[in-house]
Amino acid sequence: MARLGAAEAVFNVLRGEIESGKLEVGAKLSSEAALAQEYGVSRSVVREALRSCTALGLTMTRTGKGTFVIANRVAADLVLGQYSARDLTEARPHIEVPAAGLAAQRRTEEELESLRGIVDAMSSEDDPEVWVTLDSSFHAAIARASGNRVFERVVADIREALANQSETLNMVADRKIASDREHESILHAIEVGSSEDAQAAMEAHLHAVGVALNSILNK
Amino acid sequence: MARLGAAEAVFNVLRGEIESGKLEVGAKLSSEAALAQEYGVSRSVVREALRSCTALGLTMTRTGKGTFVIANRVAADLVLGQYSARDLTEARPHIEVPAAGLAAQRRTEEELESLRGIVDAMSSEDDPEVWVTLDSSFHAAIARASGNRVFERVVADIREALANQSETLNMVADRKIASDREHESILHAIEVGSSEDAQAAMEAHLHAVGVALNSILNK
DNA sequence: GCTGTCCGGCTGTCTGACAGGTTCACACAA
DNA sequence: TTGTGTGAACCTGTCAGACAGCCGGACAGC
Repeated sequence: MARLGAAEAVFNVLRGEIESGKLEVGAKLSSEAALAQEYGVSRSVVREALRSCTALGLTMTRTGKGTFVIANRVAADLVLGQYSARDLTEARPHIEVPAAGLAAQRRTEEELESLRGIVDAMSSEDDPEVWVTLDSSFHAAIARASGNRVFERVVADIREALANQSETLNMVADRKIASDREHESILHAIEVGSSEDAQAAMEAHLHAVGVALNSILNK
Repeated sequence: MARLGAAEAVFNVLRGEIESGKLEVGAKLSSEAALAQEYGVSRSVVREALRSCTALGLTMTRTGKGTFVIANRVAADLVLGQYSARDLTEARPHIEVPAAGLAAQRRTEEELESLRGIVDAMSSEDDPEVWVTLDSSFHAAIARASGNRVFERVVADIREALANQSETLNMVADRKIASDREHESILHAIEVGSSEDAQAAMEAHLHAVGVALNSILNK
């Protein structure tokens, strides 16, 4: 292991506090001068550490105001870049369908409760923006329940990229009723541990969503 | 667009030169003092810009020696982190099999030639290390030929993560003959445009590789 | 209540300095 | 001739201090 420079060390501490959630998204960090004093280093070192955090998309610095946490993990966009809606909708089923199948086999009771909570919250949610966030959480929770970290990560990245496309929001209002029902089927299959049903339900759901999205994109 | 600070501007220039290939991997950057003079800024600014590059995994700085380019794109590890061999081998088929199917439908003549070149080079290659690199290129080329950038990206990331696992190299010597034959089948299916055959051949190949890997891991 | 001004805090950048790592040439000894 | 070691030159890592410009709030005047 390379001997850590001071700047590297401060960066690691800050990154740890951000990724662990000790520093929440939106939180304002102490001023550079205060951090310098706190860690017993010069302001240059603190600035370089903050520059690293900013490069990773974890923080944002605004002149005269301070540095703020804007994400608690390294942004997928950094690596994934921009994908077309066509590529994303084409790829999604191949990841999320098997993930749903594995989730049906491997989900724990806690994960099941979490999924149930999300589905219930969605059905009684009217604000489209909140609903979209919950929808993201639902798919992410299934990927997590698959027990495969690759699926978990790729699903998160794909959904993040999709969320950045403005068309998504326009679609959800129309699809809400149907989606609620489809989510319920997926959850039920995972609950009873039927891998085949979970895959079929997820496939049907993604297919329906893909059709709806395409009809908007081709308009 | 936020007005660019000087450090941000220098960082953008450096990142551009690295990602465009103008600065090749392995190249040594000018010293901080030289860069400062070149861009008309202070050394602090240059150091912050370099710190950003380093945070993204593009460069590495060694005390007393200088700063070197170590990658021409943002490293996947940055986001993907560490995955277990089990997770990787479980996820691979779900990505690479459909990618092979799409490649059979969409590949261009150039992509086909490229694939043929890689397969030929592999069959007459004895050095395991070189062979592994070519193997990576083969799978990456198929993902590229799928015409779906999500598959292309995810395959690259998965293979990069796999390449970091030392077991991989131990396996290839034994699998070389069989793999050569399997690669040939995949290529043939893509050549004649049979999506089903390409998927089946890729599935058989990954299954065989997965079995071989597991037998090593469980030893 | 509204407005304009001022002040304190913060970031952005610059300068100059010194410690410590790295390399290489050159003089000196075996 | 060969080997050694020693110092100079160059590099990064860090520090302290300084100043300009941005920002938000306090405050006086209208």
